[in-house]
Amino acid sequence: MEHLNEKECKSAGMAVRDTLEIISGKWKLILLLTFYKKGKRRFRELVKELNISPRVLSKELQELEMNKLVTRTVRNTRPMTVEYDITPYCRTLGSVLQPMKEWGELHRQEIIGKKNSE
Amino acid sequence: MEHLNEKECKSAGMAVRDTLEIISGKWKLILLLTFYKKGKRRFRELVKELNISPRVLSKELQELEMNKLVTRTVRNTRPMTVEYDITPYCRTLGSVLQPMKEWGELHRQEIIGKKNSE
DNA sequence: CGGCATCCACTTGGATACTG
DNA sequence: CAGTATCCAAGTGGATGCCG
Repeated sequence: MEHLNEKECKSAGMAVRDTLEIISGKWKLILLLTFYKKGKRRFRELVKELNISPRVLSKELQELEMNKLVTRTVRNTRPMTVEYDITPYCRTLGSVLQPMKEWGELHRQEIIGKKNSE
Repeated sequence: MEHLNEKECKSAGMAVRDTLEIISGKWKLILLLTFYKKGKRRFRELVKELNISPRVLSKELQELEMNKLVTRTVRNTRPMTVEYDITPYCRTLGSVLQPMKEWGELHRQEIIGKKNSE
């Protein structure tokens, strides 16, 4: 996780990397977007909807929960059910995701659009 | 690289992930920050300063170059030398890195600072 | 149903020798 | 010196069985 071998990590680098690692990985973004668009979801629903293995889903949700981006709520139903949802705090990630979305779109133009305009 | 199995990747997700993958990995950020703070660097300098293996450095620089974030300049010196540096375009990444830095710092407070304020 | 344990495949990054 | 090829270690994600 924190394998920085130079003093690059000092001020700016560390904070940027913290943010980076929180949303990195194959499923973090997909999960947050799913909650954002469809609301609360149960464990099994996520497994089926996203076609993610339970082992991985469990780990991803735990990490998101540790970072206070999602909540885990146990329902006292006949079989047991657990609901996951994003927190209000998770919305603050918008200040990061929005610029990333915009830059990504511009970059696609920069790379693909101007491919042969040397 | 692009293993999105749901329609989550549609609009927003794709662009965000594009940006994410460009700056992900162990060395991308360190390299860009090194150029930013110390200016142009030769291949061997980077290997020694960062303690990165040549194989990995070569791959990382190629990827950054493909995304037009760094330039590669061959010098016609006695032994051969190659200089790498960031492009002006790379500076536009600031609109992404700055919010990431700020959110990362706030998040550190949110997680560590308020650890026992439930 | 939630989710952990086990086993496995693929990817990422490192060490090092070697070539132009 | 720059960069590649080879080999290898560790991490990440997937499949599946099992248990409470």
